[in-house]
Amino acid sequence: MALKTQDSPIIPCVNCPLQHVAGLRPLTENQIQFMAGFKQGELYVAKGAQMLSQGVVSPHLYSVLQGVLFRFKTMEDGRRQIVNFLFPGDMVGLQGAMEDPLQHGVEAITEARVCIFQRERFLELFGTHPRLGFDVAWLAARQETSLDEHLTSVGRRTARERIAWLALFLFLRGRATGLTGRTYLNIALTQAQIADTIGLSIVHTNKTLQALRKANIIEWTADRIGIHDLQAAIEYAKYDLQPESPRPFI
Amino acid sequence: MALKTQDSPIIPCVNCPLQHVAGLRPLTENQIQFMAGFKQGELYVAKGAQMLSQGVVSPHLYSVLQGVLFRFKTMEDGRRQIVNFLFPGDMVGLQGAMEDPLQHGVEAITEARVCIFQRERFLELFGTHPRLGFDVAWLAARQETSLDEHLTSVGRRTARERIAWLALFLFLRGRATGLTGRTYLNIALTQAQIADTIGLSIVHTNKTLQALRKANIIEWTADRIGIHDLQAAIEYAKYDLQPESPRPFI
DNA sequence: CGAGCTTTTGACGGTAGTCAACTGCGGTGG
DNA sequence: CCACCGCAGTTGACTACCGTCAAAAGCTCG
Repeated sequence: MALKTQDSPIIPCVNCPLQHVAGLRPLTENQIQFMAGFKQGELYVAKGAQMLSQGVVSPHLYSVLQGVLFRFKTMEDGRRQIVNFLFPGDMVGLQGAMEDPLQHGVEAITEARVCIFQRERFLELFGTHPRLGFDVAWLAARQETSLDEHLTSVGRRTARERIAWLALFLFLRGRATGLTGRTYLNIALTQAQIADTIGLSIVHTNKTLQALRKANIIEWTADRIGIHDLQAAIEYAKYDLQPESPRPFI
Repeated sequence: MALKTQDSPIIPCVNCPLQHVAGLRPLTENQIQFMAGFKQGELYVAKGAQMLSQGVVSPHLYSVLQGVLFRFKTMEDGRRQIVNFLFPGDMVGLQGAMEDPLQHGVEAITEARVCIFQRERFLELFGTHPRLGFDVAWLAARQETSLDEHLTSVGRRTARERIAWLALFLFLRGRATGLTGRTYLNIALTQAQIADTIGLSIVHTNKTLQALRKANIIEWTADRIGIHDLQAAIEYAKYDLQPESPRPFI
């Protein structure tokens, strides 16, 4: 896959690579035309860079064109919780887009590229392209079900289940957006990030990861997630696999 | 407040009581007219009754007219996680409304009353009333930030903080929808429900509740939540208080 | 080659889960 | 009318999972 680098030119919507991702529902000609006018620019985000900060009022709305990012909240005393991961096609800053300050930060796990849209023209989108508006609501609802699962994972799964669950979640989400290969998803999460996602301490995350490795359930190294027996992993994690209709994207 | 009972007639949208709730942004004449046609009926849900079950494909879309409900997920082995609470004006089944089977159940905490809308006419709403479509997206986004907070609570707060946090959350949410009085919110949560919300065992929930009672932080009895010193409780729970613009409702 | 980060390890303590039994309460039926 | 049942709440004992602390090892980068 030819990755765009920091210096590559802005991708016109007409050539949007997301149009050809198997897990995403392509836009119509008409919709692409509109999006081309709606799109204000593009933002390159370096791996590990923070794209948005908690508390700021963002004048923009974004969607992920390339790469993987995560949303996180930090408490005043420094405790951090990663709440969600953003894959290609996901919207960023919808919450903040409704005039209130952003209640979470956004950071890139991989090198990433996001489209920038104008917030003040957002209502217009609903007026002139109801289907796109519907899709926005659809995406928001989908994020919500994703959070539901994350929450039950943190609230009700054991440490091992949680880690296996997270590996599967990322793996499958990557597969739906064309990032996951046959058995591997190339993504570099630190153990601190894993810990902050599933609500464990770093030390215990480390020990649990080792146990999972020994048990041959998942192969999670510094730079990739490997799952050799998908079915076994799903059962181990008690992953709630669901038939997904292809996602829309903006 | 005059509560409607099971036998009271269906409330026409023109007289929608939510129009006068301080925390909600009233609909315009025009919007009410549309909603009146969009509304298909009303559903009375007895206290403790399950309104929707996990796994079903719901042909409808709902919004809460009166009462408080919660959404929950259950794992195959019975572990349960309450993911969200639904107060007047909240939408129910948005996730499921997008064609996929519902991934959570919905149960009423109090006697409740919900409006029933037709799912197949949902897209039409976006076409003819963009502002309402926008509001749907807004509500979904808001639910998401609510889940964000819930997730950081379960993932990163101590048991005491979690319970105090939940009390505050319900208390304030009730206040925004006119349910909370000066110092009390009349709502009957069992300790099992509290436990399933914050990811603790029942026993430990019980002991933590007692500790909080002794410490005089919150007064949480079988049928109501009392908070005497709001500021103190907020600090204790490390509650992330945010100025909220009035919610739209559908 | 050293600074700084991530990962790893071991020891220890505390928070939270499990088990089991008992209390209290409202509802039901004999 | 009251015994009995079932459910919610409570208690204590024991266990184990997980967090904290501290230190070392491995890596990457300047």
